[in-house]
Amino acid sequence: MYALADCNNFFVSCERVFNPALNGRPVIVLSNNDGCAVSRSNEAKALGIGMGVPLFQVKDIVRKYKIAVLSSNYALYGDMSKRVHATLRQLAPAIEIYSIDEAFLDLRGLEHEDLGAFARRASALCLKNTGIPVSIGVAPTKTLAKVASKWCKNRPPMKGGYFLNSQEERERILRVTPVEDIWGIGRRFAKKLYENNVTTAWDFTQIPGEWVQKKMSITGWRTWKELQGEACIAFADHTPAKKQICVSRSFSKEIFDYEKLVEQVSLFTFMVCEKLRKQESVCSQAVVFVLTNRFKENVPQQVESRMVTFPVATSGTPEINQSVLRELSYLFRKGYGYKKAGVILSGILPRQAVQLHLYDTRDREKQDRLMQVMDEINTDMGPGTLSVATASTKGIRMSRQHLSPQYTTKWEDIPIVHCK
DNA sequence: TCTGGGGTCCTAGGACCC
DNA sequence: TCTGGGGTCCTAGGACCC
Repeated sequence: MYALADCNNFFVSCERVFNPALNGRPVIVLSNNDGCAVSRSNEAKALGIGMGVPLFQVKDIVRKYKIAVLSSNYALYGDMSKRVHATLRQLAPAIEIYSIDEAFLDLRGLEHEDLGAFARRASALCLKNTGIPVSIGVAPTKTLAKVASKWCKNRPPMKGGYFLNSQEERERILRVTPVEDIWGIGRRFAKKLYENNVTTAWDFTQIPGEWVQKKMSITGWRTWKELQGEACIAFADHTPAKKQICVSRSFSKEIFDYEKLVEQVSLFTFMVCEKLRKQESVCSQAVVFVLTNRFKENVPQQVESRMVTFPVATSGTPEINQSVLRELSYLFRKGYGYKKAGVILSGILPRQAVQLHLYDTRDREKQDRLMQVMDEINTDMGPGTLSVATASTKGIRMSRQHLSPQYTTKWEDIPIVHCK
């Protein structure tokens, strides 16, 4: 049996923990640059604020209903996420962190317990320990656990936990679950399924497996089998190393100036190399890409990337930075307004697996020592204390006009509580 | 005016090898 | 007219996730 724990309206819930005045009110949390609504309280959902809707398109509703609007505060959400995961970890033999607001639990060994009660107890404990409401579904497969978690999400009498235990329950719930709500079925396949008169999860389980395999590939077929109760998606006990690492951002305003663009892209490179070293890896390829503002018609558009390959896999910021900036110089065009840029590292290998190169002239040992010292200083004295000279020292050009304090991670932001 | 960021997996097709 | 067989690796594009 598997459990899926899913935090309700996670970003909004994090904000509410530290600002209880937000309870009972419609609240939304925005994406970077205060662009789109990416987390919504139930009240905001009820007012028709869709997932991912640009703020400017709903500003009338926001004003009319006095919706509380917040910029995203990832330092806060990341820290709260860790706390929820720490609570869950105590409850089961193994945990798989699936995303910032979701985790699977392997319930092996707990078969003889009342798993419905277990789920409700786990949910209550998360709420008590962290202040975050969590919906926990238990079922024989991951996909069904997802269904079960969604099932108890907006049904308060279920107390945040549900065990999808019998064939009858499975059929009853799948019959009222729209096919597009299934984990693994996105917009495209949902459309295709509707065209074939498949509208519910139950309908989907009733179509021939060969059809699914042919039209939706092996991944769709797994989902199909998982809904029948046959587990096909393995439990991932430990987080595997990333095969690709990316840092990219949209800018609050288009950048026309080459030097300004270099500062930003260089900062992205610095950040992405830090991530790479953190997972103790090296990379053999770097891609830099730039995008103009696709929403502005009548201005010249450019969506382009360039790749560089390293003969010896590396994680050295200066080395990667140098190559990335050289490629950027080939991409840059005067008169173009760049709205977004990013750096992707791929060809990722464990640090120990580096193949040396016969004609390598770089002192790799020295470079590694330098990076180690730089990382240590930045850990001790704060991010960005040491960087590369080409990188912006003023951070990323983003706007976050509704930012809440970093209640849990930044000393100056921790509110002072006056006791009577 | 304003439109997010970071990932994974699968498949088909091309380049190349002997 | 007829035009080998078997394989690997890489990439782009399409699908999905939160």
